[in-house]
Amino acid sequence: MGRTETTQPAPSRRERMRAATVEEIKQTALRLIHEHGSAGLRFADIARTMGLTAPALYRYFADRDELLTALVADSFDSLASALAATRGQVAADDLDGRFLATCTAYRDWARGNPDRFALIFGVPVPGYAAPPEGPTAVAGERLMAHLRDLMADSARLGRRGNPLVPDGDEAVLLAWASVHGFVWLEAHGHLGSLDPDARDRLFAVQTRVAAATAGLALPA
Amino acid sequence: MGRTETTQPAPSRRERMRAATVEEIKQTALRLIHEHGSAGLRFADIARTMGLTAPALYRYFADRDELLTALVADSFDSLASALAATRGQVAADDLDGRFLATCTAYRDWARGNPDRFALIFGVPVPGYAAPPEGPTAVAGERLMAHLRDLMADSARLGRRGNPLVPDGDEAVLLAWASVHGFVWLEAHGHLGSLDPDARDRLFAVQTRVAAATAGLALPA
DNA sequence: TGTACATCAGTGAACGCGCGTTCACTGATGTAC
DNA sequence: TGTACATCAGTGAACGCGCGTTCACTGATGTAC
Repeated sequence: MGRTETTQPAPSRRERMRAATVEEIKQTALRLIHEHGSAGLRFADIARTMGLTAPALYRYFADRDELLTALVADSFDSLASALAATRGQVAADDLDGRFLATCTAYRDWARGNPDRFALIFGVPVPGYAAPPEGPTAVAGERLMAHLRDLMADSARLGRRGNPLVPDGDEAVLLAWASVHGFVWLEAHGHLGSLDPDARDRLFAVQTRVAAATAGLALPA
Repeated sequence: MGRTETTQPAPSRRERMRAATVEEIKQTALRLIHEHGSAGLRFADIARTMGLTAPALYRYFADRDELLTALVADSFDSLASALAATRGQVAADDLDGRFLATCTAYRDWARGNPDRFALIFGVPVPGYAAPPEGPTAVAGERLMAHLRDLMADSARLGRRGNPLVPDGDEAVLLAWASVHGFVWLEAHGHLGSLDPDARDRLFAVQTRVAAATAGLALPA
């Protein structure tokens, strides 16, 4: 087995071209969402931007909803991957360090992908209902699983919990809400009055307090 | 001075009718925003819902942007009023109590007005730039002033600050971000897995921790 | 109190525009033999 | 290696539709004398 010999055969040239076009459509859609908002996403705009005619897109996505579903699912995956990538960077038993690394990855991803961040956590695009058991739900579950893992590790290592919150899952939820609140406000310009240094410093404080909320450490 | 004898004379019947229509337009717009999102707000929809023809609306708002600006400014005012209303309900020197009351009012307002909440703190509607020194900016400043007041009172009463955050304004910002994060996630259905009782309990914990972040108290 | 005039809310017809979507088609790429 | 056929990406014309916006107008309400 010199090459990767999985069940499906190697993708043909046509399949690769098609995948590349799908990717370009998604990227273009994200750019247009950045400019006009997710509710203002138009098939005709995407085609025009790509130098195609509008009917060509129907070969790739049945309609706008199918494209949006793919974008949301991708965003979940991307965020989950960014968080997972921090796993190996800190010693497994350094829970505080892993929590901090996760929070930082969360923040960095949100700042680097504000539109996808909004796609995940913003107001749902009206008129678009995510399929209940579709890729979006599955990808969302993956993200939550990462956070749960962190708490499971915490319990396994015999760390104390937050006495105010008997349930570990709930404690990490609060910590997540704190960090998320900061990150959301920052990513969408609501902390504009602070200079970057101050934001970094405050984010560090916020994560330390959040860790304390989850029972990982006590504030200094 | 038996009646309110201000500079402007009592509003005429016509002026009152006009004000009522303006109000109905705003309410209708909010309902439609709830259904179709802020980016999907259409003048024609509003008119149709109100039983008017579209051109009639041009007597009240020059265009969609002017209406949106009014809605955002109103939302800021409404939230600021809801917070201000808590001022008299708790003893002035009970800072912890006032902070808690403020947080609760914040949460209640957001749950009661999720669309206006999104209008204020969500992703800005693209293609719509708020006038830099317009009513929106002024109303936003009013909200921030309320939070600053709370901190100023804290300093005046000689309460200790959070040693990790030398600046009181910044400390209250972190507390706000924590509470805001929770409230946002809850208002937009991202805490759907929790039953109402659990959400209430967790919100109480979140506010206590947030108060501690601002240096108002230490977590138990 | 009545009359003549001014103001203003709202109508309905009309316009140009861009959207989503369908359809029959062309031409290039891949496959079977 | 060549040929005949199948697959598929993309085109361009066409359609119906609803939008924003303008315009001249009607009729009701308010004001001056």
